[in-house]
Amino acid sequence: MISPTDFSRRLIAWQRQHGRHHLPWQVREPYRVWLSEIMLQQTQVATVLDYYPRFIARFPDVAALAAAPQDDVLNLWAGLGYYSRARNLHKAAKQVVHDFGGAFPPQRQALETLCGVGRSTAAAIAAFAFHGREAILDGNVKRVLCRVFAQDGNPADKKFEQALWALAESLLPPENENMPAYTQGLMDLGATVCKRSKPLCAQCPMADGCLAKAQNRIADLPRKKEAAEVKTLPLYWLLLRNRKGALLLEKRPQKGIWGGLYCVPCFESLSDMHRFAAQHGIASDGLEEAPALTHRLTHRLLLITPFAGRTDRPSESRHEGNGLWLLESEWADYGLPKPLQNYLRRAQGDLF
DNA sequence: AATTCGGGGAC
DNA sequence: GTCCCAGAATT
Repeated sequence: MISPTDFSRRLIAWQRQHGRHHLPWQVREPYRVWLSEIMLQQTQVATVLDYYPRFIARFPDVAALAAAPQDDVLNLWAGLGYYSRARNLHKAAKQVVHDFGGAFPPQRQALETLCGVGRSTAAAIAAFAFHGREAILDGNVKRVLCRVFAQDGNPADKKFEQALWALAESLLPPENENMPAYTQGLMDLGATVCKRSKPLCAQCPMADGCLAKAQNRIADLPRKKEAAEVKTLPLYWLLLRNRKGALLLEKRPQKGIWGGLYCVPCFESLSDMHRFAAQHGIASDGLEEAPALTHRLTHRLLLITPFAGRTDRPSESRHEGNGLWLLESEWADYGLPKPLQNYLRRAQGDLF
């Protein structure tokens, strides 16, 4: 059994020798730490590496982000998923400017008042940017703790979650200055050694005291979550072109799938779509059905049937109610859902 | 306690 | 195909 002191000492030494040291967000600046932590929620490092530099280039500091239109923020987030993160990020930037005078607070509790910042994210910011003695508990950490200390519980159980938090707290190193290396070490160990499948126990600094390894339960811990039921959701996309060749897009409601992004008019029933088309002077026989596509989310299987049509009505303005007529050259300026990006790219012209 | 949020990496 | 990823907010 590894003692708390032993655990933190081994982890810090291992991180300095074998951990990751060149990720672009490994800096002291709270803004960059915060941005990376939000982007990395439920998202792997390899994916974030594509988005983080563009975001920093466009919004170099929290004031620039707070002053930007939401559409610009969502445009840079498009494709990364979980768009409430981007909407909350924008809100939180305004909170930092207006509630904290433009500077991130160092206390975990104060950080947790920011939209989209929960306990673990707040702790990570406090540890990396301010050397605060706060414990994180993300997917990597849970896996490491469940194995090293043979924690066997239902991941959906509140009490078990609480026990893991208490364990994480008990393992913190005594010195504030070691908090970045310790916190990074937990993440690095989980991501590169104590992996979900085929962990590299031979390279693990905890191997000789790992209870799961001693009990031959590495493959069984942590316990798996029950897979959520995936419901199929039929959707109908209306790809409407005007005489100038512009495509009609709508900003989606803030709540729900792809909230705040721009999408072609999207309906859950065919009759709703035909009613909408009729308002644009298009009869049912004026629409051409395209082959359906599927798009899988964690808890939904979207079954999307696109319909294409043209309107001859003169649109005096680019704006039309909730809609926006955009030429192909302008699409890149708006955040579109990934499946729509893919569809428009593949369709290239032969659709119309 | 259960559900709602995306998209992709690794296998 | 499966499982899960530097989770948080809502119901």
